[in-house]
Amino acid sequence: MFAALSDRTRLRLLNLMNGREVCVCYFVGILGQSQPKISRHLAYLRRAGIASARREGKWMHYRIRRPADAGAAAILEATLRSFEGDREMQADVARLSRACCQPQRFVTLKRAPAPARMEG
Amino acid sequence: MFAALSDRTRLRLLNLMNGREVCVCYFVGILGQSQPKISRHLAYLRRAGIASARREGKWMHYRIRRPADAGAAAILEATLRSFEGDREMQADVARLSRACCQPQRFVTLKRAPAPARMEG
DNA sequence: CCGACACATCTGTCAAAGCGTATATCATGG
DNA sequence: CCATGATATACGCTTTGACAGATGTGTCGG
Repeated sequence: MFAALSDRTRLRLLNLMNGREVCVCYFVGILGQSQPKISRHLAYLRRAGIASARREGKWMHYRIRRPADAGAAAILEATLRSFEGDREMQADVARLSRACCQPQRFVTLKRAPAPARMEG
Repeated sequence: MFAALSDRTRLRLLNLMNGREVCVCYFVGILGQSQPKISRHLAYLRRAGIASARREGKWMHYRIRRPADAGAAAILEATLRSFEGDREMQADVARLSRACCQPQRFVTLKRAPAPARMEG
């Protein structure tokens, strides 16, 4: 679990997924990194049990998956809370919010699905 | 920081240091691992800013050092709390408590200093 | 001073993980 | 079906970190 959290790119992905379900194409556009790199890190998070994926047509939506172990869940939540004091993390979320309303400015995709809010 | 926490041996060391200041010789005796290995992991924790060392004669005492960043401190505390549900971690602490009263049973050293309680 | 002891660091080896590039899979529209 | 778009995986390379074993550093007692 700590190994999964010990990479900046994966932390940024988790930050974007915090409270939302996000399409892979947004990750690529917002982090400005290659698609295989994003995909590999998402697969890492999935293998670690921290994220889960849902297919919707040709799009994959990722969300955070609370660990079964209570201790691990507490650590993950403390980690997510720590992002509140991180400028880059806040900027990422801001870009996601803007992309949600004006996707063409950030995403080259034709019609990417918008991120959806989730409960806790 | 997460890299520092992503190793079982280092987590066990942090667990033993939780609320105490501990001499290196106890780490070696209780974890049953080689002295260079213990020393390397302690140096790693020190470089990561999670632990600090104090020399007392020929003995080195290690303790947990709260990170300056509030978010990092919260993650570390959640991590330490998660050890309460871990059998091996509890067994380590139990061995430390016993070694504290009967050092000769676990430590080959002549007269190792006892671990000292610390405030928060 | 000089061993002996406690601890730290260096050496080489190996496995794990990061990256970019290329390619495979999967779903959709025509 | 077939081309295309969206995502996943494979490959080769490089870096990092874990380990064992050997050696260096610092302190104490005689």
